Amino acid sequence: MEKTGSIKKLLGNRIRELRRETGLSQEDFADKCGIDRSYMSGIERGVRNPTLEILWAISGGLDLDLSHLFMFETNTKEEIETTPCDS
Amino acid sequence: MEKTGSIKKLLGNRIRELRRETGLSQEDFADKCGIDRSYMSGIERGVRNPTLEILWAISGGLDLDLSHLFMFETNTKEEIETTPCDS
DNA sequence: TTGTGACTCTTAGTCCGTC
DNA sequence: AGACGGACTAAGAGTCACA
Repeated sequence: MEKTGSIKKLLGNRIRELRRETGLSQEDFADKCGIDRSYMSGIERGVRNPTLEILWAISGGLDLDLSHLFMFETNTKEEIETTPCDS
Repeated sequence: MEKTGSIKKLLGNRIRELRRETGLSQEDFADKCGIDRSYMSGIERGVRNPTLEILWAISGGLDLDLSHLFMFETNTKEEIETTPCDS
């Protein structure tokens, strides 16, 4: 529980996870998003509080819709692509 | 097109739309989210660039998951509650 | 009931490093 | 390859009076 205790950590972990799926290093990924590497490090560690435009840049770097960044509960990629609706 | 031209306006419009569905005034809604009315006004108009924690507070005020704030293409509420999966 | 400009204070965000 | 710090500039947080 206490997942609402740190939305920053929650998002940071999700971003890190998604970045690793791309195979990029933190630095290369930050560069692709157009933001500073040390700042990206802080975001992934959950110590930064990024703005909407930064989040937008990150979602762009991941080639994902912004809403997908915030799907913490699921495995994201799998859930998006399989859409398990048949029960 | 050019929807990526202003993510702030896009989100602001979505928040305003979602707030109006709740029947709350800007002031009452801002109060529920724990932020200032004039600040909320700026967000809805797309002139502010809110941080993750502000967005988190807004999603809480709407009783929605953060990811739902960013579902711009759909009618949101309807899509969420009916989950049209059978086809 | 909301938009808006102006304002102070804090922090987002960059750039330089070291470990 | 990534954590982490210092110093810095730009911009957001938060509030007010007034349209």
